[in-house]
Amino acid sequence: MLSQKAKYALQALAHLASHYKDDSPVLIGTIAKERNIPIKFLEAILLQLRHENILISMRGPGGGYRLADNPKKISLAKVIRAVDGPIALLSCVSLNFYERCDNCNEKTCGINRAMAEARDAILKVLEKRTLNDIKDVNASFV
Amino acid sequence: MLSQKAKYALQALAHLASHYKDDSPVLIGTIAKERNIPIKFLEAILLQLRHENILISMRGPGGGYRLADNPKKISLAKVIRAVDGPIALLSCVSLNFYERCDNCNEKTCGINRAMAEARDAILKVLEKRTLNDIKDVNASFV
DNA sequence: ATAATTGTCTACTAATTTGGTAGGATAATA
DNA sequence: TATTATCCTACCAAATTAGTAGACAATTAT
Repeated sequence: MLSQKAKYALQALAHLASHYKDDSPVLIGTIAKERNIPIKFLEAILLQLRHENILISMRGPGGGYRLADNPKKISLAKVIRAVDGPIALLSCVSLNFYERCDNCNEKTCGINRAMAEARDAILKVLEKRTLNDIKDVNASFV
Repeated sequence: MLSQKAKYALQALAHLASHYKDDSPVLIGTIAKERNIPIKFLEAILLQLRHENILISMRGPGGGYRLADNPKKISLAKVIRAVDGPIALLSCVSLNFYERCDNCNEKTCGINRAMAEARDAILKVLEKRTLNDIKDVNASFV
């Protein structure tokens, strides 16, 4: 399941995606207010998204956040990874957070095969779906 | 990611699946020793799997645990659900642990659609793959 | 009967993660 | 230089996860 943090991140990004055409950045406070997200928590989340190059920030008066790219180019997989980490069910099949098992021949391991297949299946969806697909979402999903 | 508990559960079940033909049940202690799982923790896990009708137990001398069904009939999805709960990324698309969002029209919600698609994709794999596919696994995967 | 064996169950505890807060530092603008 | 914002470090509380302890109940063998 997605963490609360990931849900907030997706909501904030949905908001920014729906304002992508506007030329002025959006304040943390504005997003927090409109989406009912604790402001200091959102602050930390947006900062993290900036470090992952999903967002661009500007400080001082007239500052705020904007998407680093076209909403159509930012996949849900990228967002989820940036906030929650691995999408795979086991580290030994994770593309971005790989860890090797002890005493395991991955070529012949049945768990490895099944979980790699599961990872491919879910990634095929989450890499195709982008912020553009969720930009009209208003609900605070569970 | 799967919890440690789910990994232990899969290891224990892999062990039982590989001994499915034997007519005598397997002791908790035997599984714990062979798979290097803390015995009291494994005890709780196997009990949970019994409550979910994945295992059958017998007490007293000569007792132990055995699979409730043919390994080919027990899907990884069933095991993971029994131990870790929902497989879906959001409650609002969970088949077995569904929860409705406030102020959301699921028919038109972009997040709902994307996450339902992701759930279908991963379930297609995890419901097809069974204990029979992992019965030869020995490694303590990560 | 009763002793030995083996799972059942309740109740803890420790460690980690999650969700969230406080407040000053730093940068940009006016 | 005052104001507006994000940046960053350091916390804190609650929940979850991982694991332990020990009495209890059922079954079998003697």
